[in-house]
Amino acid sequence: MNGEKMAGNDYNFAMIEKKWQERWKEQQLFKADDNDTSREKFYCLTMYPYPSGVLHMGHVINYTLGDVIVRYKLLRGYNVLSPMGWDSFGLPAENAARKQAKAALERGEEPIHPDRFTEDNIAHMTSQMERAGWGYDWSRELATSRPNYYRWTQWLFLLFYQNGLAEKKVAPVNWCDSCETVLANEQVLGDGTCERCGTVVVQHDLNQWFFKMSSYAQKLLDGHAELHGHWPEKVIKMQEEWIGRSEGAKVDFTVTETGESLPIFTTRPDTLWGVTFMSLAPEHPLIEKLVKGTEQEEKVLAAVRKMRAQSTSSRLTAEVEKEGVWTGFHVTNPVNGEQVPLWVANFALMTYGTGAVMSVPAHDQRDFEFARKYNLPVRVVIQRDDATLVVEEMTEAYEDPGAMTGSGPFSGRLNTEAMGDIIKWLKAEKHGEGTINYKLRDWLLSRQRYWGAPIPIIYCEKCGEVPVPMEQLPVELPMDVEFKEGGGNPLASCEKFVNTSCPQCGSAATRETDTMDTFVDSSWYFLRYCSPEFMEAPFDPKLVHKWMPVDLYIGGIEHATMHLIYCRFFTQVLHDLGYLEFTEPAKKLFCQGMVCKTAYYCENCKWLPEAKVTGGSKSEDTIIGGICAKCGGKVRSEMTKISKSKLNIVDPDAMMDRYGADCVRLYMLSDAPPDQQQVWSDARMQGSWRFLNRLWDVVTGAVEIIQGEQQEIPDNLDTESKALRQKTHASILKITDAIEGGFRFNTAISSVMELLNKVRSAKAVHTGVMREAVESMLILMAPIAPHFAEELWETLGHTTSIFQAAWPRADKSVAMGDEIEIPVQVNGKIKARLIVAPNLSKEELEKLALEEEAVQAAIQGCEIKKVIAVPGRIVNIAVK
RNA sequence: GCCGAAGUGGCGGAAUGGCAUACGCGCGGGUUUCAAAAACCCGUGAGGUUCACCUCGUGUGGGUUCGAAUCCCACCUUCGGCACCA
Repeated sequence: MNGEKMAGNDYNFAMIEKKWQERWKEQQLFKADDNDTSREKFYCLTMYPYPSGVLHMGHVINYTLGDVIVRYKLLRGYNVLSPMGWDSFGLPAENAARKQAKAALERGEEPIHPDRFTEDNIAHMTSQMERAGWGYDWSRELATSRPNYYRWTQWLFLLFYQNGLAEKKVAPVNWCDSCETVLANEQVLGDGTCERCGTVVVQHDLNQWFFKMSSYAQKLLDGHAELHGHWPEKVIKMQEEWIGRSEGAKVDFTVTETGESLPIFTTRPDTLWGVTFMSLAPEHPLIEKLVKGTEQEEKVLAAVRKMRAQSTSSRLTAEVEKEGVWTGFHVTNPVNGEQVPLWVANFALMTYGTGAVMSVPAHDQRDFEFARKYNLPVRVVIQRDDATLVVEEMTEAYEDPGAMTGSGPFSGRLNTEAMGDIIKWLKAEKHGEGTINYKLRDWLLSRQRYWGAPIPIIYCEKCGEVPVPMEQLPVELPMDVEFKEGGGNPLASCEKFVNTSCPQCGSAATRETDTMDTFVDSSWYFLRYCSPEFMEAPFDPKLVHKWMPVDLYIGGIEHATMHLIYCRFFTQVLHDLGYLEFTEPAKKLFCQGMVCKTAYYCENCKWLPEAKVTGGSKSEDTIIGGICAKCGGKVRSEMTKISKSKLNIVDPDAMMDRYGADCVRLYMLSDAPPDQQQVWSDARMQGSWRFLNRLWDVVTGAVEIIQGEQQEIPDNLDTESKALRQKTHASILKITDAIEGGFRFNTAISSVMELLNKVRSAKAVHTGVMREAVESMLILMAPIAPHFAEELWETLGHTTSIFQAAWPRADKSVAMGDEIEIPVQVNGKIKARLIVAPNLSKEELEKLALEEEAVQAAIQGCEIKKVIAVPGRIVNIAVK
C-alpha cells in the first residue's frame, strides 16, 4: 500500500487517513454553528474551483493552506465557517458537449449534457477533496449552475437593473472568435488575447448588457483604505492601476465649421495654449457625421476602416507607428479662439475620456511624433529654466515643469503651480471644468453561450425591455437543447425557451438568450454560504450579519483585477442598496504562490515530459544536459509553473497514493513561505516523509513511558529535563508567532523538527516533561498533518479528537531558560562567549566580559573607547 | 519606458540592527547487511593553517552605526505588474 520505497514499519497512512475522515464526518467537526454566540466567529474562505474533473497542484496548495488555518482556528477556540462550492457554469462543459455531439449522434446517443458533465465532475472532485483531508461544512455546499443558486444570481441582476446599475447599450466590445462570445475588459490580457483561450480578441460594436461599474470607480479606490495592511499591497496596486484615476479638466472645443461641441479630457490644461491640432479616435461617432457628403469622405473613411481593423492589441502597444488622417474640418480652441485642424489618429482611444484628444506636440511625446510625421506645427508654451526650447531643434516633447509662455493670463507662471488657477479660470470663463477620469469601464456581463445563468429579461413589441418578475425566477435553462460545433448559442435556437409572453401586457414576446458571465456568479457566492437554504432572498440578513465579512480569503493573485474587483463592486452596491452593513467582502486576503517544477524543452519537439529526456545528469530534481528521446536534440530546462501545456504536471492523487495526504500537505508548507513560489521536488517530498516517520517512532516509543499515571512537573528538574522543557515552551512561542505573523508554516515546521531532534537526543527525562513535549508536538502538527496527529493522540490515550484540545500555552519564563550564551565582541569580532542568567544587568555583563581571558588578550595595549552591553543579547567593546 | 518585489552555501530557505547559513534536501564518511534499500550516527560556506587557530564571506560599489544580510544612496541581475490612458 505504501509504495515500494517505504520500509515495512512505516506508518500506515491509508488506513489512518480513512479512519479519521470518517470520524470527522460523524462528529461534524467542520459544521459551522449559526447559533453559537459563545465563541468568536472565523470565516475562512478559499476561492471555489471550476469543476474541471480533477484537482491540480494549484488547488492543493490553496486548499491545504485554508484547511491548516481552519484547523488552527478550531484549536484556538473559534466557531469556524469553512465552506466549499463550485464555480460550475462556464465554457468547458458546453464545449465538451459540442465536441462530442457529432460522434454521439452517429452512435445514436445523446451527447453528455453540460449539467451531467458538471455534476459528475463535482462528485469526483468532492471525493478527492475528502481524501486530502480538507475540512468543509458540506451542508453549505453550493454550485452556481444549480437553479436554486442561479435563481438568486438572476434576482441580483434584477436588483441592479431596477436601480439603474444594469443596462443594455451599444458599445465597442471585445469578441473572442474561439469562445464565440464577447468578453469583459478584465478578461482581455495586456497583449490583447482572451484570458481563457489565448485567441486574439477583435472589437465590434454590439448591443450588450453592462453593469455600471465605472460609476463605482471612486468607491472602489476609497475602499482600499480599509484594505491596506490586510490585503497584499501588490493586489491593491494592480487594482489602482486598473481603475486608473487621473485628475484633469474637461474643456469644450467646438467644430469650427458646424459649431458642434467637442469636449476633451486633459490632465495638462496648462498646455491648452500649445494645442496645434485635435485627434479623434477612429471609433468616434462624429467622424462619419462630419465627413458625410464631403469630397474627403471616401479617403477619411478608408483610413478609419484601416485603423479600426488593427486589433485592440496592436493599437495598444507603443511600437505601432502613429497613423492618422485629416477630416477636412477644424476645431476652435476656447482659450484663445484659434482654429486648428481636426484629425483622426490611431493612438486615440474611444474608451478613454471623450474619445477626443487635444494635441500639444511640444509637450506630449505621442503628439510630437504624430506632428513630425504629418508636418503639423509645434508650439512651445512651457519653457525649461536651464535652457531655451527651440521648436526646430526639439527631438522629443518637453514634458517636465517650466514657466508658461504665450498662455494668455497665465504667461510667466510656473505650470505646476498655476494648474489649480487654470481650472478655476476655465470654469469662470465657461470653457470647461475640473474633472476626474478613470480607466475602469462598465462590466460587460452578457455572453452568447448556453451554460450560464440566463439574463432574466423579456422583449415585448409593445412594452419593450421587460424584466422577469422576481417571483417568476428562476428563468431555467432548458435541458433539451441541441449542441453542435460552431452552432452558436443553443438557447437562441430553442423556441420553447425563446418564445414567451410579456409579463406586463401578456402579448407574445421573446426572451433574452444571452447568459451571464460566470464572474457574476462568483461575485456573491460568499454571501450565499452564510444561508445556503434561504428561500426568500439571496441571503438571510441575520446570518450574513453573523458571518460576514470573510475574515480570511485565500486564492490566486491572477484574480486581482477580475474576481477581486467584481466581488468588491457587488459588495459595495449591495451595501449602498441597504442589503449589507459592510462595504468590503474580505478583511484579509492571502495570495498563495505558484507551484513550479522543472520543465524540458526541445527545439524540434517543443515541451517534453521528464520521461522523454534521456542522458545528462540529475542534479537535485533537474536533468542537466539531457537529450530528447524523440529526436536526439538538445534539451533545455526551465523552472516554471506547473501546467499541462509544459508537461511538468504533478498528479496530486498519485502523490497521495504514495505518501498519504498528510505528507503531501506537510510538504506543500515545508519549503517556503506560502506566498512565495513553491518548487516541487520529489527528493524533498522524501524529507517530509522521513520526518513524519521519525515523529511517529518517537511518539509510539514514548507511549509506554508516559502512559502511566500522569506526573506533575516538579520545580527541581534535572538539567536535561529542564532543557527539554525550555525547548518545548520556546517552540510553542515560536510556532504560534510564525503562524500569527503571516502564516510562515515553513519556519513553524522547522521549529517542530528542532523540538523533535531534542526529544530524540534526550536520554532520561522526567516523564511529565516528555509527555508535555510529545503532546505539544502533536497539537502543533495537528493543523498540518491532521490524521497523523489524531491517530497518535488516540494512541496516547485520549478519547476525544485532538481538535477539541486547546492550542498549547507557553510559559515565557520557562521558554527563556535559566542561562543564556552572550557573545562578546571586540570591534565587532567575537572573542568570547559568556554563559549568564538571561536577566543579568548591563553593568554586570560589562564587568564579566572585560574579565574574560580571551577578551583581555584581544584588547591588550588598546584604548577602550566604548563598551556596549545589551542584556540578553551581546557585548561589544570598541577599542583603538 | 514606468512602478513594485527579490538577490544569502551545491539546492529550498532561516535570521529584519546584535552569534550569518536554523530546519530540510543533496553530498561525504561510518554503523547495520551476503548485498542493496531503508534506518541510525558523524561531518559538510570558502581559503589558509602551527588544525581546541586565523582570514574572508549575504549581487556590486559607497555610506550611517560600537555593530549591517537587515537602514540609506548609486548601480547590476532576475521576476512580476502596467504601458500611446491624453
